[in-house]
Amino acid sequence: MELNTLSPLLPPSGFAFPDWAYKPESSPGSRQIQLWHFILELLRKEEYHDVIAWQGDYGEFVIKDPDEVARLWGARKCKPQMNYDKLSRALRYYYNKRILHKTKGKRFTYKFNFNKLVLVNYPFIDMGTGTVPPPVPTGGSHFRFPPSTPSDILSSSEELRSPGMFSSVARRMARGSVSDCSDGTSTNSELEEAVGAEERGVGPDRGFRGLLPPRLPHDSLFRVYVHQDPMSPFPVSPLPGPGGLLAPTLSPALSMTPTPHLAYTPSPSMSSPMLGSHFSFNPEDMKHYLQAHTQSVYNYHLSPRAFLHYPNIVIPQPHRPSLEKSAAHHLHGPPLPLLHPLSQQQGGGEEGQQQHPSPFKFKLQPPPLGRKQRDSGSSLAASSSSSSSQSSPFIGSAHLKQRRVEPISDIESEEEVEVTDISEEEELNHIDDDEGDIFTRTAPHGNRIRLSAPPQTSPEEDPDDDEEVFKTPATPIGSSGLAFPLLALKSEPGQASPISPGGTRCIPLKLRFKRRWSEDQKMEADGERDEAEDKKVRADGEEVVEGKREEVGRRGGEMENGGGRGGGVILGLMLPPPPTQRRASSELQRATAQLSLENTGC
DNA sequence: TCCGGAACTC
DNA sequence: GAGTTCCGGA
Repeated sequence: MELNTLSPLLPPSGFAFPDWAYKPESSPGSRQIQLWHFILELLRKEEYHDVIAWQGDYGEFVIKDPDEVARLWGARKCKPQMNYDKLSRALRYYYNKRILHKTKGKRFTYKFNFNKLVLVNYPFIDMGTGTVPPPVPTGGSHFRFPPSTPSDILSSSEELRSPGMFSSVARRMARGSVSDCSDGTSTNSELEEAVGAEERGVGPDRGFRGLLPPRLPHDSLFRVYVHQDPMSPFPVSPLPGPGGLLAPTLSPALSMTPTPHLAYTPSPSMSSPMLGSHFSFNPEDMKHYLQAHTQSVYNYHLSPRAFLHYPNIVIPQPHRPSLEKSAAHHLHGPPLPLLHPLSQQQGGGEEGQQQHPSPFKFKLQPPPLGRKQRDSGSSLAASSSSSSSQSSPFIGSAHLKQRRVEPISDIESEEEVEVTDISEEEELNHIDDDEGDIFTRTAPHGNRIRLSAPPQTSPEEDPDDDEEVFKTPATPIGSSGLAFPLLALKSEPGQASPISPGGTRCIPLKLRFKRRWSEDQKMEADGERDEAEDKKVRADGEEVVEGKREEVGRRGGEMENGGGRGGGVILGLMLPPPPTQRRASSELQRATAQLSLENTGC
C-alpha cells in the first residue's frame, strides 16, 4: 500500500483517490462508466486540465470548458447529442445522492463528496457492522470507523506498504464490465489505457494516489492514518484522505462538532478542519484536533474505533469518567490497537489475547467487548459468533432471517449490543447478554425470542439505510398480544432468561436513563440540524429541531412519569406510531427495557 | 446559469 | 439504477 506516492498525472492540487475511483469499470451496479468516474478520469489527466481541473477547496473542481467536457462525455457514452445542459443534469442528479454538490457562486464549479461517493458505490462496507450510524448527512451513515490494528497506525513509508490495499473482494465487487463504445473518437480507450497502465505498473498495493489536498503539505510530519477494519475491503479508508492522511470528513462527528480549536463548517461538503486556516500539523494542533475528535466520538456515540491514533501525543480526554479508562486505553501513545470485535470474541474477551486477526473475510461483527466480557469472559462470544455466522449476509444461509448483529461502539456496547431477530422459528439456544441488552425469553408458543433494543439510528440516516437494520418482530409474540418484547419482558419477567447477573455492574438507573436520553436527544437534534442544512432551510430546520426536541422531551417526560401516551399503557401496546415516532418509541422501549433489566439485575 | 420534475432509454 | 432528454422556472 503506497499512500503517498505522487503521480505526475495528478493535479497540483491533487487528491487521493483509490484506484477504483478512477476506473471506469469499477462502478458496481452499473455496467457503464459513471459520470463521476469519468469526471475523475478527466481530472487526473493533465491533458484535460484546460477542460476540467481541480480547484480551490477539497474535492472541488471547475469545468473550464463545459462543451468540451460534454463532448467527451458524449463520446464516452456514445451520445453525440450530449451537451452541458444534459451533462449538468446528470451532475445535478448526483446532488440527491450527495455524491456531488454545487459550489455556489462559482460557475461550472462542483465539489465531490467523496464520503458519500464511496458509500454509494460500496455500501457493502457497512454490511454486517451496523455501527451506530453517525449523524452525518454525507453518507457517514454508511461508513463506519474501522478499528485499528497495529499495522493500521502507520507512520513510516515501510508501514505504508502493507499488502492488500484493496482486497480481491473489493476489487471484484468494484469492477463491473466496461461499456464497449469505442468508435475511435471516444476518450474511453485513452483514459482507460492510462488507467490500466497505472494499474499494471503498480499493482494492487497501490490503492491511493498519493495526492494531497490543497493546503496540505506533502511532507507533513504527522500522518494520521485511518484505522482499518479487517472487515473492510479498504485497508485504509477509501476516503480521499491526503495520501492516506486522515480525512477528517471521515469523522462525521468531527464535521459536526464545532470546537474552539478548529475552524470548519458543519457543511455536508468536504469541508475539512484539516484544511481550515486554523489548523496546522504541529503536535499541539494535532492534539487539539484529536481531542476534538475524541470528544466528538463521545458526543456522537461513535465507536472508539473512531478514535484517532496519533503517535506520541496524549489526547486529553473529555471528562467522561465512565469512559476514561477505555478512552485512555485507546488514545494514549504508543497507540494500542483497537481490536476488531471478532478478535475480541475469539480472544475470549481478554485484552491480552485480542491480537488475533480475524480469519474471516466477511462476517458480521459480534458485539464489541462489553464490561461483562472484560470481567467474566466470553459467554457472549458463543452466542454472538453463532448468531453472527448465521446471520452473515455473505454466508447466505437459509437460516438467515434479517438479523443483523449491530455492534454500536464500545461506548454503546456497555449497554447495547444490537441483535435483531425477526425470525420466529429460529432457535437460539445460547444467548447470553451483555448487560442484559441481549436476552431471551420463551414466548408462549415456545419459541425463544431474542429481545434487543433498537439501534441508535440517526435521523440523518438515509431512510433506506436504516430500513433493514432494525425490525421489530414480524408478528406479535404469542397469544398474549404482546407486540413488543419489552412488554413480554415486563409482563413475564419470570419466563425470561434475562440477564446473567454475574459481572453486571449496576449503574444508577436514573443516571443511565438520563444519560441515554440526553444523548439521544442530542443526536437526534444534531441529525435534524444537519438535515436542515442539507436542505438549505436552516431556519426551518431549526424549528423542526426545536419541535423535535420538544416532542422528545415531552415523550421523555411521559416516560419518566411512568407512562406512555396510551393512558398509562406501556409503550408498544398501542397502535404503531408513525416512523419517526416509532423510532423515538423504540428508544423509550429500549430504555425502559434496560431499566427493567437493570432492576432485575441489580 | 442553475435547478429539478417528468418521462424515457438502456 | 444511472443516466438522458426535455422543459419550465428561478
